Amino acid sequence: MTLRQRVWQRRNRLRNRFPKATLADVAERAGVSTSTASRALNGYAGLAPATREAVVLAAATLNFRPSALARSLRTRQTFTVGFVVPDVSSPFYAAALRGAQRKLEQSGYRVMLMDADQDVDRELAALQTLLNHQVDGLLIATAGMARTTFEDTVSSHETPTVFFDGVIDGAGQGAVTLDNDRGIRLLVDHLVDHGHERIALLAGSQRESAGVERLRTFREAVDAAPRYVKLCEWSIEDGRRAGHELLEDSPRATAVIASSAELALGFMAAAAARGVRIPDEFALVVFDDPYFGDLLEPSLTAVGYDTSLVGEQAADLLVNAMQSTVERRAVRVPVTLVRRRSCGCDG
Amino acid sequence: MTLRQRVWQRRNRLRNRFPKATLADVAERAGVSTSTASRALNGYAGLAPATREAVVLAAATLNFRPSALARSLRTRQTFTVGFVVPDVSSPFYAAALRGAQRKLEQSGYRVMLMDADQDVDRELAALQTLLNHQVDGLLIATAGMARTTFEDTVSSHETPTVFFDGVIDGAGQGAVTLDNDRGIRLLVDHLVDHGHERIALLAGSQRESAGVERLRTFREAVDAAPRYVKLCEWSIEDGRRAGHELLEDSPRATAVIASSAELALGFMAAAAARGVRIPDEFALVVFDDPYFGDLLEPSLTAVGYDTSLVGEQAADLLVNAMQSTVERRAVRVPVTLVRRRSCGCDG
DNA sequence: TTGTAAGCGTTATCAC
DNA sequence: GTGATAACGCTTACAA
Repeated sequence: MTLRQRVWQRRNRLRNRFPKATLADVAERAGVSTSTASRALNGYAGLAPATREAVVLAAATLNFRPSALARSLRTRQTFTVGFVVPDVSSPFYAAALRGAQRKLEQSGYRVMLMDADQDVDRELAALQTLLNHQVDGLLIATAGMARTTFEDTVSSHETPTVFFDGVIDGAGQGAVTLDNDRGIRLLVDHLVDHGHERIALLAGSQRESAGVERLRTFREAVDAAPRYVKLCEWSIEDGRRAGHELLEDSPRATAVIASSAELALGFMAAAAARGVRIPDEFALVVFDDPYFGDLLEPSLTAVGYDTSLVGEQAADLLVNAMQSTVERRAVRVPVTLVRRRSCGCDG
Repeated sequence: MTLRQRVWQRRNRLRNRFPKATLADVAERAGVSTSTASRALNGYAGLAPATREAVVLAAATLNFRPSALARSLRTRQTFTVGFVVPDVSSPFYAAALRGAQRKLEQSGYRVMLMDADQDVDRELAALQTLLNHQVDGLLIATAGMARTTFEDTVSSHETPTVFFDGVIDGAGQGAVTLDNDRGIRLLVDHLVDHGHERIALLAGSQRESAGVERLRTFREAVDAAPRYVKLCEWSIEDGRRAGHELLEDSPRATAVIASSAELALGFMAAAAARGVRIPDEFALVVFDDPYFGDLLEPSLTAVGYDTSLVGEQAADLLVNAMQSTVERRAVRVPVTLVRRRSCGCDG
């Protein structure tokens, strides 16, 4: 006997023991038709008050729970939104998820979560699954999907989509990103104010739009030697490796901008291993202010922002897009500089 | 015109422009009945190879995507699991979610996520929603739901449920928790080895089983003055507040166990504000080893564990419970002591 | 090996 | 105001 059959049998056994009330049961008990029962429960206007009460009462006594499945099949609306990220366990995406979930819940939507594990193929598979589930909308932080891939998969379904953090230029009904340009400029300017001339960058993944934008702005703002720009992914380990390279260099840079908190942590580990003191011998600033940023030694000078706001804004755009046809909109979440000690400030 | 009607109209417009292939379309194109088409696509055995090929081909050319909704309605299986936590953005739950998601995906299940925001009422609402969606199973970390509440809501549905971290004694088909008892004993013993006699505890929420267990074991292992035991929630702010109280006390304790990383961070902030040096003037150890634990000043002596393992194990138990009737099982995830400097070790 | 037909639990349409 | 009835898109007895 196959798994499916086993499960099926089990369901039926349970069903017999705990019969679940259906709309028909409610209608029967209230002495009306299922259509009337449906209308009563959905707050339809033109209905005799007495009828409505009878139905509501029947529903309550039978502990009636409408089947979201059946309703969705009929109405073509699932009130479910697909959420796709490269890694839910990363603080950034976790916070964005939280923000989005809260907003969506307020508008009556549920979240179906897919973790793509930094893999574009799995991202694609995730989208397929979500579309098969007829989600009403999509919230995506892509790890680098090609525009054509996205359009072939999703656009033909015309499922409203909003990107955040990892975006595809011009795709979808909206995009929410951090103000990467301003953030990098704040950091560069601050280091320059401290008198630094040889500034390096731990750039972060160049397959993600956030990494690309930060690098681009850095190049615009700083005339750095190519070897001061370290292309890498986002992990602590990447930061450590790049940090060692940077610290071995000669003439070496005097300051570095880390494109993420993890990269900064890795850099700090490398510096500690080599006995290089921060900020005395080497200054460090970060794009991203982790919540323990002022408890590190030294405390981190960083560009901070409201992470859950990213999710909230994305959710807002999506809700609009799902409820009516709207113009594509791009939103930037503001960032601010938080001065602490790793840059050389007194703290 | 109501929102629902607007959405409905929009759907219909889209539907006309981008007709989606249904099983009937596939069947027609392949020149067979829908039943045969269904069987072909589901890998049913007794079928002429030629027929199968024709159907598969038709499905491919029409870019057929089966409707998960319709299938679920018919089979009473959604292959969806509900995941309920007090706060997804917390590193612990985010990691657990990641682990669970990965395992569930391997078994073909999707995750529907609900964040209860530390609120038992919202937890309950979340469960209702998930049950309305006919989820096949439930993974819950409760912030303190009463057993009767849970049973009234879920048990009658007989939806397999596995608890993790925040559990309800004896409820559900399984429970996965950290080895809180062993963790606290490791920390206590280590402090005692350092010669401490007045040991305090930042206990964590007593509405969650993790907090309760840690406090209970602490009481068994340490004969502490009542004022050395600080009942609080889990936030950094709680840790700071309790930290100040502890440091004002006289005679004051010489060491403290923080029940979570956040509480430890709060304590460190309080100590820093008062100029109390750790570990020289006051030792600190933590239940929970944050990933930046060795980059703090001082680095944290902590009880560590594999967080995503919690989610994975819970998912494993749940998958078993969904596929056959099984005994209730309780699993403990092992913990280990990580010696660093906040306790007074040399590091 | 394949087709017919019933039905999963709702809601939209069209009568009355 | 309310009720019949036909979908929504699929799976599965049962029949052929």
